Amino acid sequence: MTATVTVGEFSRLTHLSVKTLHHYHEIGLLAPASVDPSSGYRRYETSQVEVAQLIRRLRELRMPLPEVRAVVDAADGGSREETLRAHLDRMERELAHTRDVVTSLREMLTLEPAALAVEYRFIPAFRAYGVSGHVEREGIGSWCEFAFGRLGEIAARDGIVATSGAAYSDEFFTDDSGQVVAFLPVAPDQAPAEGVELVDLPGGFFAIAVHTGPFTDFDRSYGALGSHVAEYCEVATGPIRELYVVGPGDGPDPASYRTEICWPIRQIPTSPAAKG
Amino acid sequence: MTATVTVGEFSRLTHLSVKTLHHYHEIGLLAPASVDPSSGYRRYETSQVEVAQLIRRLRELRMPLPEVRAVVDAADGGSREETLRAHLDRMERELAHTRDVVTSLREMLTLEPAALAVEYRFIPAFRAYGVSGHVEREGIGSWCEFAFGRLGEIAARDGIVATSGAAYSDEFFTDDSGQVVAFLPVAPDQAPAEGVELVDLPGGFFAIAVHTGPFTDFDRSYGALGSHVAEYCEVATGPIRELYVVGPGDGPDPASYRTEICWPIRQIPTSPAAKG
DNA sequence: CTTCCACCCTCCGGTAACCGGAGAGTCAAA
DNA sequence: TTTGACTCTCCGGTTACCGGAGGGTGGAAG
Repeated sequence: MTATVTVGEFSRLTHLSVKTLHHYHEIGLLAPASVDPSSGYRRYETSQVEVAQLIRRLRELRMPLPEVRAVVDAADGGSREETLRAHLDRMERELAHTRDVVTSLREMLTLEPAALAVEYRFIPAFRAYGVSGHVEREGIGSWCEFAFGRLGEIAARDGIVATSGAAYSDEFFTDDSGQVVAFLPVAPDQAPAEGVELVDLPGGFFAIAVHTGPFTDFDRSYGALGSHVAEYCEVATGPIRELYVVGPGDGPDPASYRTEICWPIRQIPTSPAAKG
Repeated sequence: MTATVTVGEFSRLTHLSVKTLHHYHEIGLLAPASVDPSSGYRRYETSQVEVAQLIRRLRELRMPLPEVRAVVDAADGGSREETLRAHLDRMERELAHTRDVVTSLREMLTLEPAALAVEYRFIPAFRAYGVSGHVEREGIGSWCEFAFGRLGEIAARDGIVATSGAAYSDEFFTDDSGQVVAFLPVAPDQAPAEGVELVDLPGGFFAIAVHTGPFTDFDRSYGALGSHVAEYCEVATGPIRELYVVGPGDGPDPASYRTEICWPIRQIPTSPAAKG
């Protein structure tokens, strides 16, 4: 029969703190083999050391406990691998993102603020094929691939040539998830098509900034446009639109991308300095 | 004079949620330009959009608020750059670590558990030059560089040739920070030296595992040794020792490193299966 | 056989950076 | 004046634990 040890010993064996072991017991992730009914003392079996080690190592990876549980409970090696790989992917995406933002931040702090050209435009209402959904900000990349993939198919089939775009609700930005509509303009009498919606985009005034280059430093243009709008315009409510003038569909080089960021405003200011 | 806006508008302008703006007000990171004394309504100036944007972008980098505050309050660009760079470094270290552990985890899950050879040994008490300190687990790498750098100097000066090592208190592992002593064995009558202590390491029985290769998958050997000790030995209290048989000082190739991990036990088990 | 001390227990509160909701007050248009 | 959108404060919850208070246990020493 296997030997049993107290929390303290188990802690030394596994390098998990006693508090942590209490916690894992409480949430049912790693329960001691037995608990003395009168004293409440926990007793762990030496065979549990291995599981505890696994948990500790996963936690060192900053893997959330629910996922740790999934790995620990996983019956087959396949689903373990899967959870693990998903976590690794997430971490790597995070690092890539971090690197991008740091780079653009460094520029922002050291360089003079790039003179961002802002123009004002009235965009009339128009009809479009649309793919809409409630999207997490983190997953916007893959969602766009999906949405524009579908729109691209329809466009190719119907021979539509137009600049596609997307409308992002405020919540998408402020709450990190919200309604997004990817759209492809069509004629006002366009017939519905399988697999996409037919949406009507309302007209209105917009302050528009052109972002050149990859999507990684979008934030900078957004920030600058936000500042500009705050300073010179009366803001309107409603989703912000992006128009993908030159995008992934038009060539492989992200440096050549051109995106128009359209911020809804109430009217066109009489002069750029009118409110400054 | 600059225009002022409500929280809601400011939220739309900056893509920070109202809740977040409340929070930043409360902690004094970004206070509104004015607060209506009767209604409590916050009013932000459009010129504050820029700071808010900066904060948002730093937060997107997962930079802790105290550091954000440091960047925002920084008078000169130099100290901004510094904080930024420190953060970037930390993130990259984290990723590298993540990658390492994932790799070794993948092995652990897919491969058969490597047959870890464990031997038992009585190590008599000995005297050593020591560098000790309370060390954070995160900073163990640079601390070791410092400690063994100093020990190396002394060794070179005195012509001492011995396998150096380090003793890690339990708290170092369980609490992520604790006492660590780097040591270099010397003769029992060794005279004290400037810049290092003279320490006496107690003798005792140890279960010893030899870890071959770089330090990145130390965890695996530790886990295996922990499991082994739990299964077959009576554990003793006291710090775990590492002996750097072949280490960074002996050659540039991490793959050739050899480290003995010494786990204190009460006595040598009569047979490996004695307790199994 | 007691006494000691290290160990163990549970419960409560706190951490970071907010989110969600309740309940109530405010503002501007209709 | 009424509606409805907006705002306020306060309270509790989130994750994965840590720290401490107050009090019970267990094995060894005296």
